[in-house]
Amino acid sequence: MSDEVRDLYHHGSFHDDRRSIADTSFPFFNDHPSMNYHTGHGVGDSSVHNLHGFDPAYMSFTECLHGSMDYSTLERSFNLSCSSSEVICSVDGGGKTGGVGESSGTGDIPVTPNTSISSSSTEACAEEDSGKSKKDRQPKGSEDGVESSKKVKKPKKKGEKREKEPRFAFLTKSEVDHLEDGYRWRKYGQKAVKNSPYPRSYYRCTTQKCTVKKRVERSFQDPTIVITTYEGQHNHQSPATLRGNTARMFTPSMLTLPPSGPSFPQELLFQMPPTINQGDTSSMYPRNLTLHQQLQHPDYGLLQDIVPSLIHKHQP
DNA sequence: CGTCTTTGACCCGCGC
DNA sequence: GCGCGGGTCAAAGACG
Repeated sequence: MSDEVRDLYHHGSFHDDRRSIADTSFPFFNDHPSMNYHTGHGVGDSSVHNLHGFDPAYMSFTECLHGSMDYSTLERSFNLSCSSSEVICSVDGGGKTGGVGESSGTGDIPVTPNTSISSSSTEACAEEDSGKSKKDRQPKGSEDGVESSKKVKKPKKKGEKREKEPRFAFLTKSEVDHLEDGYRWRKYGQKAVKNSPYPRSYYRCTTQKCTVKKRVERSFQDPTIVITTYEGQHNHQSPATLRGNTARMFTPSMLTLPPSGPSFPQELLFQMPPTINQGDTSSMYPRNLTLHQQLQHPDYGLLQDIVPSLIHKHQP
């Protein structure tokens, strides 16, 4: 995917509207080509049709991350009705690890004010073992007494592809890279991102047995934009929630209300999957269209199915 | 002393 | 097969 991503980077259709972003929007987007959207809702389900329908009382963002909630619930919570099972976007480029918001998310998409969209990423069976495939790697080759040449070597089963966690990503406008979301994270790596001066940081939930990870990187086109990609689902309560500290956490209410506190002063931005119609990025995002308008474009039909209602601007 | 970050090395998948 | 890029590991250091 890197090439397309790179191209998209360079096309930079992202920058036009982004400047004027002032409204909160919610930018989940899909990450996996293989995912289906079957929410059980009819496409025309209009019981809730804007972000207000995303009732924080029922689900918080952190709950989205929480294991108690699956991604279909997330979809519902965001009113993602979609009858399509087609691939609507593939940021992941298929197999190559990496993916999501990362580079692809960086700046190739026009972010328009007053728009929001979300898309969860679900991959069947991604649950349990994910994140472990690499962990299978036997550390230190201590078992057989053979000193592994250097560091860790792992007898990974051949042919077994790495299972991917469901992922979703979002963009935030923030000075700080690591946004407080109520969970505790441990940084376990940092890598330079190709075509970007900003490194990507890798975090893992510090809770035992919780395999949720997240990647954080900055858009190289707009350093004020932070791309956060979550992978996996928390199987525990948010520490902040337990502390009764949700008020300052990243909750969906923040998606509809202006940022109110210093702990989360960001403006959420929107990111659309760049792989739609990837052959022609110049026509992909007409400059003068709002996202909503773009979604009316035939090319965005599927996406529209997924996020029919999140496009509405919140009216305070 | 426990926790977290930094950082270089390694592994893996993919494209050529 | 090789090289590249992404993702992860784990030792060492920093910090409270």
